[in-house]
Amino acid sequence: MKEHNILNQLKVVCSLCSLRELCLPIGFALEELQQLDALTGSKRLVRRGEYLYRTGEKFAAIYAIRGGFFKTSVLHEDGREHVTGFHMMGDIMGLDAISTETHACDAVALECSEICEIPFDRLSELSMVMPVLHQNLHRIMSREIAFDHEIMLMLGKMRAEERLAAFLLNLSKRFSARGYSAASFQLRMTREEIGSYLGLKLETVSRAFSRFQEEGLISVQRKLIELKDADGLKRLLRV
Amino acid sequence: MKEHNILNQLKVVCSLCSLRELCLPIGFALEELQQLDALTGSKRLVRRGEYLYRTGEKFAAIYAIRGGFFKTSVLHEDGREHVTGFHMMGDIMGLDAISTETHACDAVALECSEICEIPFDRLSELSMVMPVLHQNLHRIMSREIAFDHEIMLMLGKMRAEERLAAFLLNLSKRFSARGYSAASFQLRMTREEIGSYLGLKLETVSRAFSRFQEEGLISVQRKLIELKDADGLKRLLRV
DNA sequence: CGAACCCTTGAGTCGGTTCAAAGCAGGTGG
DNA sequence: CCACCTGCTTTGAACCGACTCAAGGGTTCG
Repeated sequence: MKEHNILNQLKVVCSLCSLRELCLPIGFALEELQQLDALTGSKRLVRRGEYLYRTGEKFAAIYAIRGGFFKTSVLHEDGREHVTGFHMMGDIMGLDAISTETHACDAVALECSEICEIPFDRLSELSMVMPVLHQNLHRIMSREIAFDHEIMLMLGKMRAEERLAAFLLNLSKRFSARGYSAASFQLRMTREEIGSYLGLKLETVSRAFSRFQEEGLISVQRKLIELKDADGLKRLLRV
Repeated sequence: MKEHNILNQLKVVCSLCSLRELCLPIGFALEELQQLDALTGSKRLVRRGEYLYRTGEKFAAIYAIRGGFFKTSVLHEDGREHVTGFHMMGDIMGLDAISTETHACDAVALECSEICEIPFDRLSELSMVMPVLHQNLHRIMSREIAFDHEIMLMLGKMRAEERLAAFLLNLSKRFSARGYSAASFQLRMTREEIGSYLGLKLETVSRAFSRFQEEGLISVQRKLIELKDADGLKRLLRV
């Protein structure tokens, strides 16, 4: 009963959201999930350009993205900004703040987005009595660590075109996992933000896109990307 | 009673080990900790060059370093290796494997080391009944995520000498936090491994060391490093 | 329609890599 | 104990990929 109360307070359920792995008690049927979907809860709208949280703010909740698109970035003391990630529907943000209880990066919406705010103390509390939730929380944090290590490999070892190929393939995979087209999607971020994420300058990103297009690997029209030859892109990674 | 049993099975306690934050139940006195220290437990010796775990192996435990030095690295399909981290006394390794239950990187001892193997299912079990442990586990994973983001900034935005300065300062801080000299320490890794970690070639690392020495910032004698002017190094980071 | 912003493309520059050679410490075996 | 080998490091010179600087074009929005 207590569990159920907390669940109601959280009001975060979504059949296409990584939270279904976070909150889902064993045996919860898909139909029940979808009914819960209908409930509006502690959701929040974040408009394009608005901050979800900023570096230095007190950490109180983690955030699940119901829809939309975010970037997270860290600001160096000298003013340099580095984009640490792009986050879409179903992703969880704010996990890096647990340790210090202070947000260590900025999170900005790149398009009008809807997020679920999940008070961390309540989540913690709930996870103490719900082993599956407990496990999944670990799993999600662990996944982020492993993913970051891949990015480190990319930043440390790959050349510009490889990075961009890896970036496009990753986006494609994530869109596809969410039921969207793997072959055609809209970039939500600017060339500069892509560059910042990949450790490149915006001109280099632009040139690489053009090159890929010349080679028939993709087609680019401003923010619209079509992967014409995903295998060709993958081949770039095995230099 | 049950808690105590599990604690005994874990047999990982060490007054100078991040595990003291992991396992420590509230109210455990330092003396009790130190008594537990004396117990030999599921510890393991890993000799220089030996693997603690390898990519692809089944994940069963996380590892706390009692003493010694490790590197973790990921292997790209084309054979390129990237060092994702250096780990010393008190650090926890293997957290990135929780999500897939398969190790996602190699862990190699760079010197003869002693580690505590902590069966993850038992740890999980224990953390369900010990809120502090639960919290600390989250904290440690979160810290790793936040730290990885800093490295991403380094790899993505900094120039060679900045990276090396940041690297040395980080090592210094960590040694100092463990009671060793902040100003003078022995590198356990080769120039090539440093380079791999920082996204540089070994020659570049070597040249940067020489340059720092010329400028009176450090003194280098093969693997022995002395920080002569830590503030000077820090100044390099605020380009 | 103009302003602001983003993207593309070119030319020149530079930091870091590559290739090559030589020095140095530690370990091994004769 | 010395000679030799091996692995690590240093240093130099040439090269190249990505950056910088600069100009021009496209799109969106007030």
